[in-house]
Amino acid sequence: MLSKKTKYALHALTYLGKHKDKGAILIQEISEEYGISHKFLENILLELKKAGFLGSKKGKGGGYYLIKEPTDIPLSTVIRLLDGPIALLPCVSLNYYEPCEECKDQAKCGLNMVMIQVRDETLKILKMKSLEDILKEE
Amino acid sequence: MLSKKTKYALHALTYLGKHKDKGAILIQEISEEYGISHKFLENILLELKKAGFLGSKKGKGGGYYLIKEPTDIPLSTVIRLLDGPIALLPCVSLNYYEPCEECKDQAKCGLNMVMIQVRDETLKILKMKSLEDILKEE
DNA sequence: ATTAACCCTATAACTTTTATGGGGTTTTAC
DNA sequence: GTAAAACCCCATAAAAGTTATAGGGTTAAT
Repeated sequence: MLSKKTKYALHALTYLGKHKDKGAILIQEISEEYGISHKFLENILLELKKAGFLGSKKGKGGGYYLIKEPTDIPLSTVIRLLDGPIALLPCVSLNYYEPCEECKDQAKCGLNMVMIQVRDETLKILKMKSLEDILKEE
Repeated sequence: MLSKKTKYALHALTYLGKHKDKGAILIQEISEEYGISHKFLENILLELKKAGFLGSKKGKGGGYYLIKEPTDIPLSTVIRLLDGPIALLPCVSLNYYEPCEECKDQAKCGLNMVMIQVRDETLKILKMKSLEDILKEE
């Protein structure tokens, strides 16, 4: 399951995508829409900004806005940013690799090999689906 | 990521699958092979037994053994048993459904709809891959 | 009868997730 | 220029979930 952080991030991106024409949007507006704590959401938006998805404007009339095209925001990137690895095991993670402690020889581990295949298939889906797909449905 | 519980379960199933001809196998043998605490593994094997994957024999010379064919043990079932939902959001889980608190109208939630598609694709993979696929690689 | 192993329940230790709080800095509007 | 509005940062507490431990009880084979 996705963490709430990731879920909220996707909600926020969706909201910003839906109101792209309105310019900068207040944290408060988004947090009220989804009932998310203002502060918690703020942290999430900051991460999304650092990652290059969002821009922000300070001062009165400021807020956040989307700076990437929804087609260029795949679910895989958002999930990795907020939740970490997509792979089901540390030993098959592309971005967060760690060997399994219990594994004597990863090269001979059948579980490892099957999970590589699962990872590749899962990634295919999550790279294909983007914010655009969410917006299309709303 | 899978919990260690699920990972250990898959290791144990693999081990039992590899040594099917040897009859009942001791918890201790498996726990030593993978460096898993005896008691922790015991709980996992009990769950696998309750779920109908394993049989057990008590007394001296007892232990656990596979009672289902490896082709009949899909990853999806093992993961669901030990880890719970495969879906990325509670609102799209088939077996552990819960509505999202922040969602005013699930029927109009684009995130929900996209995640249903992701779930279906993911399930397709995890149902297709079984213990047999792990054993084939070892 | 004794030993070896399964079975059950409770709970403690640890980790991660979720959330809160306060204070500071920047920018815009007036 | 100044006040108000909003972003930005850091630290920490509350809650939840995972991982592991402990002890005792039951069953079955030798």
